[in-house]
Amino acid sequence: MGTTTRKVGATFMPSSQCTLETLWADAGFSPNAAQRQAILHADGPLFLPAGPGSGKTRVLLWRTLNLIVFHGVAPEQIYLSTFTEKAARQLKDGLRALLGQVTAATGVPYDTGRMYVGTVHSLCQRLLLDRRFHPDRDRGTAPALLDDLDQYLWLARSRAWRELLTVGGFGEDAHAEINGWFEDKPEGSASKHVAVTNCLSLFNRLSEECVVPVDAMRRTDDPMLVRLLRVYTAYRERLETEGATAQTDFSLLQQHALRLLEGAPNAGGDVFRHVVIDEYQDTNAVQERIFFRLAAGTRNLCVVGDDDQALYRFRGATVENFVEFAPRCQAKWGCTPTAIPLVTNYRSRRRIVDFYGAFVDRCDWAKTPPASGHHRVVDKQIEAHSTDAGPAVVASTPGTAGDVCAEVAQFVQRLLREGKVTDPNQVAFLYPSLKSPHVQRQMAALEAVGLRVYAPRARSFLDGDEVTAMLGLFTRVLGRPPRGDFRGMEYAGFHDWLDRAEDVAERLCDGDPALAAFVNDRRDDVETARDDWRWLAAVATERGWALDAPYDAAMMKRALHGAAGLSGKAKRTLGSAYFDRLVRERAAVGRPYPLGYVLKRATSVEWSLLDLFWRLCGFDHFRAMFDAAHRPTDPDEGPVSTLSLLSQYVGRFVDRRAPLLTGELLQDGGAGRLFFASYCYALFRRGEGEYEDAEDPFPKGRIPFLTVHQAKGLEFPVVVLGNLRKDDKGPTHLEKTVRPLLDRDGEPLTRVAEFDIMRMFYVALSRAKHLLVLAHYKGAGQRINKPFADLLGPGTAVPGGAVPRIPAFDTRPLPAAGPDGDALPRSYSYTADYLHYQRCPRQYMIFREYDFVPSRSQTMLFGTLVHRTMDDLHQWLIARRQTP
DNA sequence: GTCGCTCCTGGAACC
DNA sequence: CAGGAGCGAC
Repeated sequence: MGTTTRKVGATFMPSSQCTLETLWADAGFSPNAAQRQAILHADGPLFLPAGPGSGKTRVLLWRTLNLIVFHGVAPEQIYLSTFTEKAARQLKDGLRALLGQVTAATGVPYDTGRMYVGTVHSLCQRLLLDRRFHPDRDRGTAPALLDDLDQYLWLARSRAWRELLTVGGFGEDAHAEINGWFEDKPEGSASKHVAVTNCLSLFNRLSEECVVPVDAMRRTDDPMLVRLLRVYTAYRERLETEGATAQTDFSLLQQHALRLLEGAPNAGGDVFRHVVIDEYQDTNAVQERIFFRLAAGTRNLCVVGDDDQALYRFRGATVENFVEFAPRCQAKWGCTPTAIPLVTNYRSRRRIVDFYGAFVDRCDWAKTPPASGHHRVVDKQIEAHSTDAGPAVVASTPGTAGDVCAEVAQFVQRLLREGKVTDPNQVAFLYPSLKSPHVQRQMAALEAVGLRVYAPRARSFLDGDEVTAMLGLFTRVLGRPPRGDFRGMEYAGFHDWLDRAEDVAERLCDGDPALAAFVNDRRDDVETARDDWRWLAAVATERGWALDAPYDAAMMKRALHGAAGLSGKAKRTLGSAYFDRLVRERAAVGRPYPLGYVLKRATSVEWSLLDLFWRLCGFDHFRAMFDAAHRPTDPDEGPVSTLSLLSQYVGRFVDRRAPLLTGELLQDGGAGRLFFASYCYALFRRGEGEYEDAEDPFPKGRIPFLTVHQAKGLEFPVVVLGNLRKDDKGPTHLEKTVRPLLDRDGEPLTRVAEFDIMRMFYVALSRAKHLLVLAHYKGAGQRINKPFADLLGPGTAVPGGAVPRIPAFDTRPLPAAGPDGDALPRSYSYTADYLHYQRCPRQYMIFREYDFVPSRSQTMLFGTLVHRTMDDLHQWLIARRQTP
């Protein structure tokens, strides 16, 4: 028995019995030798090349736990960065759960809330605010962060854009000139949208590469590039200085953090005792500098990654950061990192591992002489943990597009029928790009055999039925912007979409009188607010009161209150005792409300667009979607997932652009213009469909279609690689442009595209757990990449024998996929989850399961409205369930 | 071997 | 909208 005991709850537990070994046993984890070594390694740089399915997340989890619990490292002394929010959340939840167990056993509490676990970007934001890096431990200030849509809108604003172009010496034909340069043509597209997009891709790349514009100008003799560098400089200055607070974009955010670290004397010291970076193959130049800086004091820099899965060159990632990690440590610190390859694949059946191993060997990774070595970490031979050597890779019969799609669709249907997968969402279709025509054809083929698909990115997000219906109803309330006749094709296409949305909404209202009445009422609200503003503004004008002058209740209230035509609602707001008190309080502290604010307040509609969204969800058309998601047999979560995505878009608009629908904003259809002509049009042009950070992005009842990039870090029981072709077009224009501006050499430009294609397919192939299906197109105009042709062709040595074709494939030995996917259990926080659940189980379910954005303004300002809606829905679903 | 027909590609994401 | 490659027909 142990010598010390602590009281924990009602039990007594000897703390000496809490060791890594006992914790592993409790968690059902038995690490292999390499994993154990990586977990236990404490000090000095550590290099962990980790193949697919190697359990690296577990290793990171346990390594961190080991440092905290057994090496006395405080949670806030650990910097742990991952690639996505989802991965970060997994790590955080996992750590919280495990440390909770330790606390239960030993009574020692751990505060994981202060740990630096997150994406590089989120951690950069935290660094900027961290008192430890500021003199006198002040709280720093971080510039406001523009997300990529904001960044686009910011740059595309007419005046700003024109002024920036002037800096580069561009005139009337600026767009054609700029686009021509990007597209390597004498005359490019005249579209402003294209020009803005092109410039942003250049600017962001320059930022990621830490390019200093004046240095770059010296290195190039391309006059266009010099001019664009000037625009870039002006862009950065303007971001920092325009407006009340400094702003920044994703790429520049990292430079802010780096600058802070390089200026803070203690940053390279002991603020962080351990710096751990996951997905290191996808880090870029700024990030590398940040990480080496953070770890400079202790040299406890641990990098984990897989060079074969490097996917993000286009955004400045350099896989050499990882492959050349040892020489860089040598150069910077004069020491060599400990290297521990994690090569056992616990994910995939043996023949899948063999197949992608053979695939990656179809490329010559040796450096061009006289250089020696490889563009790849070569001493990691991936081994399958699975001993199941049954056939696990299957290809379609080589054939025309139609034949292949039909064969694959029937095969998927067969897998479902035979119970090899329990839900369609266990079969993922992966493509290099979802814009390929193969995608539409394959979706049609699946639908033809009665299967449903989920692919929000395949076409413009706005085209989805659920989205069209919802936003169509929005047009009825807000009014739609008029179809202008001066813009190009895309603008016309957008208005065609608006037409469709209006039609759909009209039909819905015709079929549902309650909905029609509700929509009309909201429209009345809008009109009332608009008119109220007009009456009040007229009073102000008449009396000569400026809108930015302080509100003087004694002088102004009576006149405003008496404005002709003013609605009762506005009168009540102006006259309320509560409002009077607010006004007095603000005046008392010397910050009186301006008159304009008071008018806005008095004329605001009582709901936000998000509230509108939620209320509309309560009507039959949308309720049916919630119902479909929860019916016991053949559930379909597709529409609900799309609605959830839409709630996030609407939420973002409300947050950033229109928290309140004020009477002022509603003048002349202004709100409709802002929401549709500005926000939705930007989504439309950009073909947006991001924000898929949902906890479970793959709705039940649907077959997911993903890009390989989206599939990074995920695994599926069955993976269909829907296209074995990706053309090598050589390095992109941007690649060729940026390369001479950099200090490093990097992979040879002639081979960059080839390497990237190999890596992209490698990621795709290694996502499969039980079965990998390859769509083999053949025929006029059809092609598959050489490495695939080699492996699928006759007489080629894939270990285990030739790849079978679908008609000859025996599914009997194929293991059945279990009902759930993710291994790491999620832990729930008491406040966010339990209390929420107690308040309303139904609401909780929707917010938590589908990541809907709750309506904050509503819950804050107007109490129970949303809750009531959700409650109605809940009651209705219960009633529905009871009547079969 | 080579002509003409056919069909595909022309990315992606960090909050 | 253009360039490229596989394929079948010759």
